[in-house]
Amino acid sequence: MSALLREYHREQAARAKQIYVESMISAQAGKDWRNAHSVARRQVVAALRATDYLRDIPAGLSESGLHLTILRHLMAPPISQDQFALLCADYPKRAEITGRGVSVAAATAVASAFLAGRDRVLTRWLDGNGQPTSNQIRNLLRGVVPLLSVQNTATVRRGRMSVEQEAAIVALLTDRGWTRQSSGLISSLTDVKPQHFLHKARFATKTRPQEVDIACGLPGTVVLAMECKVTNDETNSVKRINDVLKKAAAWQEHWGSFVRTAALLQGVIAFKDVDRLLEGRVEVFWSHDLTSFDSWLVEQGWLTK
DNA sequence: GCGGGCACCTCAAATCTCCT
DNA sequence: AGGAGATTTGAGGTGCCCGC
Repeated sequence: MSALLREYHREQAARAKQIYVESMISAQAGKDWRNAHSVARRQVVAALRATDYLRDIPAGLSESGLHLTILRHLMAPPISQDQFALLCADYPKRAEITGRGVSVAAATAVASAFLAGRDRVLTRWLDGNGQPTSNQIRNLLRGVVPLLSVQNTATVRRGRMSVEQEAAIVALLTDRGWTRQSSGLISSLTDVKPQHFLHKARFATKTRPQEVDIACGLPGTVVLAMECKVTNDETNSVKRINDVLKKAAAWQEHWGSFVRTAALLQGVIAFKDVDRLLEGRVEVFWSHDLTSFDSWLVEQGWLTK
């Protein structure tokens, strides 16, 4: 491993971190957070309306499974989908995801689990038979809206970052005249045609196939297996890099030198982890400098012949 | 005794599989 | 065919163990 290359990647790791840090306080970040609040607020209001202020939960749930999210966050303490399933065996997780209406039986089961574990301060009016006061509604909104917002912004951000990272690579390859193949199982290297690529395919190893983010057909039936990784703190970059090294080893063992492995990195990554990739003979590229990936492809013999 | 590295935990979404 | 549950994947969070 050349010292020069190491230093190049040390600089790129610093640059990637700088880009992330700047994004943390961007106008977009602030807007996402505010937007999450107004979405969450509407969601809570809709759930209160549909359930007659939680006094007829089955009625609300039969209308839409989306209200389940609000019920979970009104537990004391709030709990995840999988945790709620422990309390209520009939909890219809799928209905919460899709928004479909819930069957009467499931809705009744959810209602009794909710009533047993609800936050008694935020839902005090349920102790009697009346409707909530406007103060009680305001308190409930103040308590529960931020919880939903935190959860939602984190989820949206995770998904968005990895989707954008992979989309950028797909766009670059397409621009350069590569053809996208339909994704499935790669059980032979000839499955990946020269100057073709697959997005999210399963790639065989000696044991069970491992998912590869991008597989590119290089000259000489060589396949480039690229993993796309976003990580935003140094603690976890350890794990993401371990994931890559594990797959790289599995493919290496099965295909030998006919598989080259690469990692496309973005965000906050400890340099020591980048170094481990280099030591493991994994090609390292950066989302903020895709031109170096472009040049690398040319070096491998494309576009020149 | 303490700090970095790592194993293990949690969440949510996507995909797979099996059943009706 | 389509739906429900199971499994896989990818991300962040936490705590503790071992070496210095």
